[in-house]
Amino acid sequence: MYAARASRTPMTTPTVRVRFAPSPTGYLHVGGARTALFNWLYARKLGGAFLLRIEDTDRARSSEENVQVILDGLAWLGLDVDEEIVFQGAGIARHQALADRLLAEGKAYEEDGAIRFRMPEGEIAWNDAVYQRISFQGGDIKDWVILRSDRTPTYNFTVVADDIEMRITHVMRGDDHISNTPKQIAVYRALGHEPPVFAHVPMIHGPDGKKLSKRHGATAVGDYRVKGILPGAMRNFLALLGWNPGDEQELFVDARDLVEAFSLERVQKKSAIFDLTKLEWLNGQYISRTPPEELYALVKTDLDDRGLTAAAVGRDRLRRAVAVQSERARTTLELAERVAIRFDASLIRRDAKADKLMAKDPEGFRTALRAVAERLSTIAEPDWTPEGLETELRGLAEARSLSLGAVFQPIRVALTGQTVSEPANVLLELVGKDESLRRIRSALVWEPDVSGIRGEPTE
RNA sequence: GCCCCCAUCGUCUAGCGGUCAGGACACCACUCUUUCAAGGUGGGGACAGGGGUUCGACUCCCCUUGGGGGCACCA
Repeated sequence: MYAARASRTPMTTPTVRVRFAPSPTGYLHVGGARTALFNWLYARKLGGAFLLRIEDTDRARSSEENVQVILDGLAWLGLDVDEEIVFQGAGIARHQALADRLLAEGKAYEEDGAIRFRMPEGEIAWNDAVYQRISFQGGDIKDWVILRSDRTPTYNFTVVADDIEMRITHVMRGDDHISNTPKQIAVYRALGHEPPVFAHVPMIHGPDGKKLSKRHGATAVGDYRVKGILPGAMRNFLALLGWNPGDEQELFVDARDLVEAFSLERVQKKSAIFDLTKLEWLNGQYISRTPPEELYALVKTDLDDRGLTAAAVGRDRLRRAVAVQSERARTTLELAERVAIRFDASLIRRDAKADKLMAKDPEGFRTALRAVAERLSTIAEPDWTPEGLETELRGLAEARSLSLGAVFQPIRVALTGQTVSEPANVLLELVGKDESLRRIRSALVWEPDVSGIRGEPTE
């Protein structure tokens, strides 16, 4: 199965060497990231090496910054690379020499100044680690250029040359490369090398079933980072796209558990559709499992940008606000927004559910808020605590024979513009007495916007 | 057009000849609760179609249909 190599001690299993080989296009596509993840998981599982090769033969697109984007993306996901990064462009002289050798051996021929590879007749098949046996007829594939007339090598040729050079044992890549594989196998043979194990992993598609691309919206790993997705959640989600552990475990907070569970045998053949909703659910799971201290660190920059520094708001208050949102936010961005609203009334935007609640009974809404304002204004600052507030508000509800919801829900809406929040008494305490009363009074004159909530549910 | 691959709830998937076709997300109820969220319980929801093989097919084979990918002096 494997090429025998002089440097290796006979009779031992060769060390697994895999690689991720992106071209530096300026962003790391989630499909690429998933391929990288599978390679990494496989290498870690087998104690092999995970290598990175930058396919930078397209000079125009290759810049230092573009390479950096890939490195940042991999690092963010926690995929550490084992050896020096290989730049494909550095091997051109070697690629040329190899092409010349095939030319001299009659395995390739010159045409219009380019060197064209002579495809052998007959079946070219391999045992794919994911798809099992795949077979092509060499005769169906036309001879193809390996060295252009300007003597630059082409993709299918350099891949083979470099994978040989890097002693890659397993080539794991998107299944869009399946039809390149017979060409590459033919080159391995022409060069006198045994092909590696191929493992083609299914692609990731957009909601319309087509290859995930920019018109689907966010396709770069960096986009999700900006959206407030945690790297662990992203890694977890990507792992589950086209692979499953065989049992019902879905949450792999510790990457080591993922490594442990991973196997090529359980990689799917069918392409998977990227489901943002599930990613966000997973992310919410990760957020609610993240200690408040870490969470605060994650949203600190965002809060600072809004002027909500520890100095301005109070370190303790800020942290409590973060902690209390952790189980209600699905992204760190959403979490930061929720926190910010509590300290900056100008950020309040009534959502559809809030309008719906108001529209259902506008008078009841106002009456409740008036009563709440009246009652709360009598509370002395020292009693403005979650416990004190709860007692007062329960008392109020009882005195007015209102349900607790009829009292607490309007408070949520008045203070945040939303129907979802921490317990209302905790919210009041966090926002503070003066500010809470101010927000309640301005909510008294709100007119519900019913334009969007006619008939069927909105959203 | 030619070549290759794929096909279970809306989505991610389990299933590897005999299952009430299981789980997760989403959705809907109910429950818990300060009519939030989270949690808990329950519900609706799938084997693309047709032929075979077999005592018996989601599972194996063939065809059809549908979907995807590839056919460059791009990568």
